[in-house]
Amino acid sequence: MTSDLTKETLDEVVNQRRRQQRSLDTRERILQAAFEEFAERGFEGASTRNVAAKAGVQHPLVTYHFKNKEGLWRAVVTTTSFNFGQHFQDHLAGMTEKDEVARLRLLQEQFVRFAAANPNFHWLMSHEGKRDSDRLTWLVEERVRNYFDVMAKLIRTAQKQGRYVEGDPYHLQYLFIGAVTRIFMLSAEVQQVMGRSPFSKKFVDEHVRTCCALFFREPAESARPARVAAPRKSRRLTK
Amino acid sequence: MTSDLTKETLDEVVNQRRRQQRSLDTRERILQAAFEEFAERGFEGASTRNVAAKAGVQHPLVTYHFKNKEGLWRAVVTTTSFNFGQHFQDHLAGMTEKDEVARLRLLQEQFVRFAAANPNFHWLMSHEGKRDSDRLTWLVEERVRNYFDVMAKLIRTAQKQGRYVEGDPYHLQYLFIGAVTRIFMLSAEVQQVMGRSPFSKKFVDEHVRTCCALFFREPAESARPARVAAPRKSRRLTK
DNA sequence: GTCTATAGCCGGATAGAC
DNA sequence: GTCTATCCGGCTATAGAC
Repeated sequence: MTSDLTKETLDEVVNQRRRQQRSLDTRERILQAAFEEFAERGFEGASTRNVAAKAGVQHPLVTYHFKNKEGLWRAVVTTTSFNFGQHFQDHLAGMTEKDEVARLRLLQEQFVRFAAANPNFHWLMSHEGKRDSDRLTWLVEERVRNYFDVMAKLIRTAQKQGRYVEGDPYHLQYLFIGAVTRIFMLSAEVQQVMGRSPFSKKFVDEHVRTCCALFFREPAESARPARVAAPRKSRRLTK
Repeated sequence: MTSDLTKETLDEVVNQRRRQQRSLDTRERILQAAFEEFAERGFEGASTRNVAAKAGVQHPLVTYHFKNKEGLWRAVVTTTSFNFGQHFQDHLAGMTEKDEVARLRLLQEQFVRFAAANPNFHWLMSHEGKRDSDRLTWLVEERVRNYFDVMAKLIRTAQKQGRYVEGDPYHLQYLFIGAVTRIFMLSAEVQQVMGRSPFSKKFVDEHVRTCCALFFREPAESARPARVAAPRKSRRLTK
């Protein structure tokens, strides 16, 4: 009897863990599918039924795991924003000793590389920026403002050293983000117009160089003509 | 009898003209409302019933005038693209004599001013660029490719004179468009982050200067440090 | 946790009266 | 040219069986 009871209890525990594991898998699959759906169609255009279909689950499971469409959207923004931050953590681990202009340069380079790898992230964010909404206010206060403040501070420091273009740092960061991301966000159009994919390694490396060259200025130790293809300190450039 | 007949005929003509006029008005109102709707939500997200409501007409009138949703979309793209081209015609009428770099500069400046005045136009175009579709192919072949070819040719000429940043002209034009338009397309977010409207005259003039300064280079007649706020030839700058 | 069933609304498109 | 009425399908969300 006791052995039976024990066996049953063990089975229960195993089953529960299996169920918990499956629940987590389902949650993750819904989240991934929702990311694509929201990025593609925006909050209002997105369909939770499409999300469920893409994730391969029944559609009531979406509301079970995330309460409603807005809860799902917030969960997507939270996790993808976390990934955005994590990308910089991963690629700037050993950077604490370098000077601030070098930090800024690496941040901007990694921003380009993240944008190339995650065009959907920028679509997700852009859809909300067009008109005012509670979602936008939440997005700005929770995820956007801090990023701009950090970048603006670094830009101001670089400007004081004459190493970055002049202008309002927030304004300039919008220009940078626009210049960097549009070519990845409109990749299908770019493919038709330019006949090449913007996601190839060669193109992304070129894009990093071109975007940084637009905004960074070499230290003005000696007078020289304003050139773009100026010599730059050695960096990891695989091509 | 003949006078009655004549009177009736005249009434008919007058009524017909009135009807034709009303029909044209309705068409225009639908077109304007559809422009906003497609720009805001993209083709799939847009609702022809919303369009009709915004235009203040009954919804079957949309299909009466434009056959279906896609016909409406094409009509919107055609007319707004015409307005885009017209804007340059209007602002470059007396420009046939100037050198090509000056032409390019004015084209880019007017591109900025058009983007500031018509953020919806760029949303309309951007929605289609994300993924392949028949609409995208039509858009590129009918409206986009020619613009890029014209700009690329001017950019190449300017580059040969050392007056424009180095790089693939098509690539650079995507950077320029991205840098210029994003701040207007995300105006609600910009308002929250920067605490100012990107549509004010002061900001737009600043934006023109900053964007052009990023891409144009002064003639390298004398060696001088790479500065952004370089002196420029006098231009119509009202502020 | 998962699923079926369903309520209640909005979508595009069309038929047919006037 | 205009409008009413209607078809059919997709949408979010929920109730309730298992």
